[in-house]
Amino acid sequence: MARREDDASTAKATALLRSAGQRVTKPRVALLACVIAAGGDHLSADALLDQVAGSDPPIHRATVYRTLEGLTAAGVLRHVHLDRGLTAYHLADARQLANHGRPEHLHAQCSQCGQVTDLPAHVLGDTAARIRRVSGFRLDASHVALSGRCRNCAETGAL
Amino acid sequence: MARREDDASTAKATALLRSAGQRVTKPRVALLACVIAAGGDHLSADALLDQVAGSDPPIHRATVYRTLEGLTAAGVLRHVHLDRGLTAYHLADARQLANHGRPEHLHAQCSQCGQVTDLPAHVLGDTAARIRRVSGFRLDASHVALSGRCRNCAETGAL
DNA sequence: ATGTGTGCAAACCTTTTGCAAACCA
DNA sequence: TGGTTTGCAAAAGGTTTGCACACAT
Repeated sequence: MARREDDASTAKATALLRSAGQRVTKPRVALLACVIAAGGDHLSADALLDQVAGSDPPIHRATVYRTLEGLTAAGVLRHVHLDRGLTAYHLADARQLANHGRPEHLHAQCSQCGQVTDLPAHVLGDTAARIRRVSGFRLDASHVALSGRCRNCAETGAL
Repeated sequence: MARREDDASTAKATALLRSAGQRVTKPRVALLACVIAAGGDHLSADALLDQVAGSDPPIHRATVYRTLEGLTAAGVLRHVHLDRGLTAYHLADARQLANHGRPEHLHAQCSQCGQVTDLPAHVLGDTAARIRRVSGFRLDASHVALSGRCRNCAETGAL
């Protein structure tokens, strides 16, 4: 299942870079292809570093961070801040599709197992409006993952 | 306004440590006094490190971290995870009082200026229940600060 | 050709750890 | 006394930066 998917992801990555007016370089294509191949998963810089570890020529750590930052600034990627200061990246488009076209969706990370779950934005109800009314604070709920325990960890029962 | 308040905070800190069955040592008293003197503010380990920098004998970095962790485990302090992996501490009791007796309250951090605002738990409405119904995820909203822009930064307008 | 992207190495920042000495109960 | 705390130093983990070279356009 590897070769064909990788090729397809690579092609998509190249097209995406071009359509975003970004330069097409090996590191960028490789990284973006990984993100695309990951589907809806949230990849940390570290995870991406692992995934492109076999690339030839090798892709340096600094390049990974700079590329992710650049593609985020370009609107190609989005990022979420997770526990412990980690940052996870995903395709800006793909996420919107996965969320039925809504531009925003939330992330919930289990404080026990670290797994990240997507949530539809509507679970917040009128929260943003209430917060704004109470304090003037404009909530950006998708920027930082909500914390809690996933179903599995909660049911397994261990602290 | 320093001396008298410091003395009062030191006395409270000592009492608090005793009533929590914790050992009373200089570093612990000094740190706890800082947290008490801060009132409702959220202090990062780094900020506390600065505040006790003049102590004699000097309090080491590692001691600050271990003390904060220990007092949190003992229920004397609470902590919130902020942006960039920073952790902020506050008195467990004081926060509850500041929140009209509610055991939980939320934190909202401005992604621009970094300021942390407290929010009453009720702004979430039925969010926790909806999230649980949708995904089984048990929300712990007070453990990680919500992200957004504070009124001041939003009105000032700069990105 | 030109300016952007990359590799490398080193620094950064916050937090953690191992160990021996100091200290509170 | 005896077990908890502390200081010190060093490392860990994730991310950022300065600089010269390489590459895409």
